[in-house]
Amino acid sequence: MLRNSSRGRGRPRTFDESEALDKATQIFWSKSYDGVAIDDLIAGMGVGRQSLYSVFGDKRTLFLRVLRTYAERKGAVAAKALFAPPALRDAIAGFLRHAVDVATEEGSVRGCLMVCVAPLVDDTEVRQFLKDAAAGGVALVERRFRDGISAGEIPSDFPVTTRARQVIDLARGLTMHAQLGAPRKTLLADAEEAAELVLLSPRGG
Amino acid sequence: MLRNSSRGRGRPRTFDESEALDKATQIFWSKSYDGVAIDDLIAGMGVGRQSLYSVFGDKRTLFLRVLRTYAERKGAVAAKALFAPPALRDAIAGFLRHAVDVATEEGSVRGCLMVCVAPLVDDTEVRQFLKDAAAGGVALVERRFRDGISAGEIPSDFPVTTRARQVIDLARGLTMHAQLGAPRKTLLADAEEAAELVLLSPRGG
DNA sequence: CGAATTTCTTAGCATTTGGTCCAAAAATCC
DNA sequence: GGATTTTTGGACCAAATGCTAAGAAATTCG
Repeated sequence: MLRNSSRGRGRPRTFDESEALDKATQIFWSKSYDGVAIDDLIAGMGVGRQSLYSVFGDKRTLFLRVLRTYAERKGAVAAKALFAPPALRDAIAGFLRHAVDVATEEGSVRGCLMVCVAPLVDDTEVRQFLKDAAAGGVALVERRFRDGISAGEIPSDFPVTTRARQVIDLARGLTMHAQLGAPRKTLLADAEEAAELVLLSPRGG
Repeated sequence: MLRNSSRGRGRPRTFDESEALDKATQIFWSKSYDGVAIDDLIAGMGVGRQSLYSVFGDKRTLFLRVLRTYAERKGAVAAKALFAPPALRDAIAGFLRHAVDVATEEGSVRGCLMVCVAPLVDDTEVRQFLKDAAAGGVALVERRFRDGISAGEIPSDFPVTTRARQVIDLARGLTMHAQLGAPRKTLLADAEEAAELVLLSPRGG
């Protein structure tokens, strides 16, 4: 049943689907769902109106796809930042620095799709996705903390769940500062301080 | 020069200006700037179209006024929560609980105008206002920390500025959790834990 | 080449948008 | 009562919105 493959029968497309998706991400990112008109997408993605609808569905569907792709990609990088360094402290700091990197990427708009844009989309599916994504982030950090306990880097009574949530909260805080224009240098210092904070011993005082 | 006062010459208004403003706050809060149509405001504020424009200016101007009023009011309550309790720990916890209260107010939409709505308004003036407001919040908490040092509740090398910023970040985190639907009870517990975290001694560990 | 298939391009549609205009209504001042 | 002033209510407008329809263009298959 091996058909000759890739190119089907009709007129070939003049755009790359995943490239167009990346462009769409930038557009939503910079103009925030409601602020994006279909014409903005057409102009920015290099896709004709009709093609846009037939390939990506309507605006809402496109946004969901953008969001899912974005989350998957960034999530993978975050996990890497979190689990690659052997030292727990480097891992947490790296994770937070990663948040800063995303939020201050050159050539892109400040902030983050999932923190600064998506929460405002009044849509059940989007909201649920964000909930799940946040929970996933917390779970990831939590697991890293547990590894740290196994390695003897933090005490066994370290409040892993609570602290993991706080790491996510602080990351969001960094992102929002970035959106308001805080310089990258400051943010990176803040990330370091945040890592220090969440690693303090629960008995410290 | 004492004119008879209050009521001027023409036809009396059929609405209360500050009441209408409150209504507008709720509308923007629940539908997020771009999602609000002028007709929504007319219907929700109980003000005719013409009156709306002549009294409050255009949509952007109205939003700015709503934002300023909101910030002033909530800021006053926050300051009270922060400086009324004699114990530093109660003050910080109270401040964070206040954030939860605002974000989970009964009859109102989840979240907070300044955290969940305003950041997405692509407007220089709004952005600047948010920057200033955030800086103001940090300064407030910072001052409270200093009082705590004077009172001997925390060591004199306590990193007041850093920790104050982190308090604000954590408050924002609580607000965003609230927006995503976290139950109030959970949030209040989180607030308590956040207070505990930021009060840990910098040497703890 | 001609039929079939897919994509592209242009035009168009109904609705909604933010905002203005103007005459009628309701009050005060003389 | 009549002039003045302010607010009201509704009609109105140009522009933008999300989306659909229909035919032309470009490719593969026989």
